[in-house]
Amino acid sequence: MGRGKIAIQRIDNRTNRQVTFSKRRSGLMKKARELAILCDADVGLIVFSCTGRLYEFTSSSMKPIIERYQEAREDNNCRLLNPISEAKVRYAY
Amino acid sequence: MGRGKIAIQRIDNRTNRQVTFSKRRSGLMKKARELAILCDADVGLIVFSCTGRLYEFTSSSMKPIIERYQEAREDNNCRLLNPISEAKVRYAY
DNA sequence: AACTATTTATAAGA
DNA sequence: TTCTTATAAATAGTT
Repeated sequence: MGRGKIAIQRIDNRTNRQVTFSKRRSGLMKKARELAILCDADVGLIVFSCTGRLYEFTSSSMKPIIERYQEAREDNNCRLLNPISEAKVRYAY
Repeated sequence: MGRGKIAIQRIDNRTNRQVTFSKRRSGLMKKARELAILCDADVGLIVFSCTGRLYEFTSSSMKPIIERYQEAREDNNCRLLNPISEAKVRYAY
């Protein structure tokens, strides 16, 4: 988006990369928040910049989301051993 | 975005909420991927729909991102006890 | 850090 | 419900 179309590949110029990171990171956080509110979803977003800085968004709190994720993944890993099961599994609260 | 502007609040109609979730989730995943590639960032995104379905995106692998997150948070929690420190702390790789 | 020309995302509609 | 399209929103390049 913007004055020109860009290819999705690493931005070599450090300054441009930093500026784009700042703009797109805030855009991504906003979208994550909107998805959570509009659709009553539980969202956890973790971003480490290439300089190692941490940014995060959560609709609730990161710790329980991570725990829920790990539980879901464990269940799913078991199911993945069974070729009949679907890749996307529904997890009850 | 779209034919009309909408307020950012929970969509009551179940069908509309599901449709919006599907559209915006894929949009969010795309943006997360683009940020990771363009800016060489490490991104982890976890989404649970309101029906409990899990969706995720990671630029690398979720487990190391979560571990890195937890380490960073631990460090930051310590620093937060010190009022001089900034909210955003830089973490080396 | 602001500004816009454009591209992209998406809310409604078909 | 998959596809379309008018419009809102994001953002790339600029200042």
